Amino acid sequence: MAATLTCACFYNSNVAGMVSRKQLETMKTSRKSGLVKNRKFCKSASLTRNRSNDEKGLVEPRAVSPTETLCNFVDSGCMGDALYLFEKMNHFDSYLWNVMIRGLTNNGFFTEAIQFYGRMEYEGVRADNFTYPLVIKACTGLLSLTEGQKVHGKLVKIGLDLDVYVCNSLTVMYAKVQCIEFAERMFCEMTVRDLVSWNSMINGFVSVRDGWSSLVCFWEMQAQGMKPDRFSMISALGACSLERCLQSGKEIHCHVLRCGFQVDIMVQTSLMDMYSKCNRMDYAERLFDRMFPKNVVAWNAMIGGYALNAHPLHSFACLKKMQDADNFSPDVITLINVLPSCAQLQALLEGRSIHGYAIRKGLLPHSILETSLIDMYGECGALNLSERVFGLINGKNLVCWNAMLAAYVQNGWNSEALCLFRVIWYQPFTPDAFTFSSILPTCSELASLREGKQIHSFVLKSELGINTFILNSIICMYAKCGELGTAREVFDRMLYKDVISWNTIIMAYAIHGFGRIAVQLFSEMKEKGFKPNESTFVSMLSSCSISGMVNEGWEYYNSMKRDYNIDPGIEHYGCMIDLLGRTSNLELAKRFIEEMPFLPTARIWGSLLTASRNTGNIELAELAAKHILSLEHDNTGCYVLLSNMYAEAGKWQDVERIKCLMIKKGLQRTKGCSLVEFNSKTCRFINEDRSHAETNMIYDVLDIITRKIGEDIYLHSVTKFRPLDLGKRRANSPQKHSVRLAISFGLISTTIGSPVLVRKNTRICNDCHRAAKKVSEITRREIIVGDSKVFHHFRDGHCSCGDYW
DNA sequence: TGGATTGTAC
Repeated sequence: MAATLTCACFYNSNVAGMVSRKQLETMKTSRKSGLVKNRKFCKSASLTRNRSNDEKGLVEPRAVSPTETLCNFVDSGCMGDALYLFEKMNHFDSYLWNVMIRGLTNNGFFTEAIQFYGRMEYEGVRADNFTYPLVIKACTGLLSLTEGQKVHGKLVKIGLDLDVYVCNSLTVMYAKVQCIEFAERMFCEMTVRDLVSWNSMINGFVSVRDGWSSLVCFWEMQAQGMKPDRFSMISALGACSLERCLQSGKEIHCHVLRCGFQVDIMVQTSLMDMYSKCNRMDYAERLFDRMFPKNVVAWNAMIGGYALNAHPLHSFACLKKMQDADNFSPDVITLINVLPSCAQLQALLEGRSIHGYAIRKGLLPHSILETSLIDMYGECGALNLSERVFGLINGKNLVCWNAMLAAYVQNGWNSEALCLFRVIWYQPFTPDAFTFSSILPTCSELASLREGKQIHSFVLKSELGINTFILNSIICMYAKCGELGTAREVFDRMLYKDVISWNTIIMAYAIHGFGRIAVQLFSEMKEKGFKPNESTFVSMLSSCSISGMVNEGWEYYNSMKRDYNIDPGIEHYGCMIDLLGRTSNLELAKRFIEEMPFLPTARIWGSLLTASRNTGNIELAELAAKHILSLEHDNTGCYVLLSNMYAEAGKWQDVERIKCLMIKKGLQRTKGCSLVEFNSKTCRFINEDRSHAETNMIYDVLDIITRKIGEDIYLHSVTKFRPLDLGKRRANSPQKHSVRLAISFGLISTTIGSPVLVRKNTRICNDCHRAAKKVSEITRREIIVGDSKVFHHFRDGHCSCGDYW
């Protein structure tokens, strides 16, 4: 038969638009290896079945027509056999061609289906109203707008573009290739709309992730007297899931019950999915428990739901139960759904086991699974594994690139992220909102305002120029790069602000120490009808803490529950401890920690440590440090801060002890560096740096500044420090700290009178903070230093942080 | 003669 098949195909290889021998072989191999989507199990065809009965002499052999046999082959997915038979038959009737195109399309051979249609036309068989919906379905499967439009053009020419089946197929095709405007036009211009037309449009909006339009369409359909069916319900529930709209979801659930669709397993799984996306796992569980029998989709929905709702252990338990109780093997979707749980638990071992399972079961390559693996490895800090998976992906799509980019950014691999972003830039697809939102924080981390501005200008020129999600990231980027004014400008010009926009701009003013403006913005936000959320109060409490507005801070803290029914979370407690630290009421701060309804985190103890340092309370600092190190044994910052406190108190033995501990644990102080932008380039300085081209001039300026302020530093320090000890013990002189070199360079490289902006990767030290205040006074220049925590605006000898940071 | 379009989990 193989020989005949080859001959048949070879014979046809001279015909334009036919299925070639090679393609046919691919079909057979694909079927074998399970590569083809929607593959049906290849049951024994009726020819064989009849022969067998005949041989046994049990049943009178029934004559089966070739047409019937062809249909049987197609229905069983045996496309090779179907094609062989087709070539043997007289195929002047469009019916047989339609059967073949249907078979090819339904078995995932979209290109071949379109080619078959081409051959049909070439051989002079007229494609009819049954052919076109199938051909359009093949174009949809290929996600090919070009092929789809070619067919559409032909339909207009032959006048079949009014057929309701054809129009429905075109609506679906346009929506699936993300051309929703074309889909809408198709739908609106239809003279007759049936239930499938409405369903296609409802689901079309879901395809482009526009849940609200889908729901509007769903209600409109009913207003026009069309009764929704299970397809309508499933799509509308998908829309609720997209918009996380529990209210509409519940309404549709009522509809489902009224219409008796609750027994439909697909409707049930759609309901479960909707409830889990709306964060109501309790409802999803109730439906799931009542479902019998359960299928893999239902199990997957639950596993994914638990992961989405941050219940990773439940997700694992559900996976185990699915295998034990129902004897289902995990499929690709199961793995995709459970991987975020591994990430949440930082369970690298489990993540790797899942990866191994996917390889063993032949589930890879699969672009979505590979993307999920990149995410998981990235969140577990195993970037080398993320890179390995990424490197092996064939035909990387934008989502894969975004996942790798996010993995770099999450792990602080900022330079790598920026390099990858530049590669994405030259790919044949356009970066999307996720790409920009991932890369923008990197610009602020690297103090690369130039890069950030370039991205901003690209966004403005593109259709993303009004995208709230990206503009929020841009506001944050400008604020963290020190350009608070530009951040405000972007905020003011935004067409669609959301609560995150307000939280971001309030936080921007907070980190720059402009608490009063943050308060004004908070009132404005409420006046404009935005409801403050948990994050708003993190911004407000941070703002009060940084700007030293203690009473206001208490007022906001108390109003959270009283006026907005928001329970303070651990973040809010952290801000309050910072605030209490300002009042030097350390006992109260300590009691606050003891009485809060959460287990204190290292961040909480860190706030107490900072407060202890500012009041010189070594005993309390030691207690806080002990707690921090029990939670994060490698917290370098904690060691450094404690060591500095010992040094300031002249406890040199303790300084040595901390130093030894750090060596023993293999920890190193973060190397401090300061950055200044000059001529769109970032100049980097380390302590005692002499690498800059203008180094002589920088040191000349530094000498003048040091002479002018030098005595003041030690006059101030004399009671606290012991200059003799300092001279002996401090290896690097604070006078040559990176931040001062950067300030000196900033002073000579910028226009007289303009502010000098310096970014620093670690907290500014007390000496440099005092020096910067003096420099701002004697040079009459504003000096802005953004350190790892806040922005210090030094003006006329004062700092915006009120000397507490 | 017959046949076609819409659907759950990523």
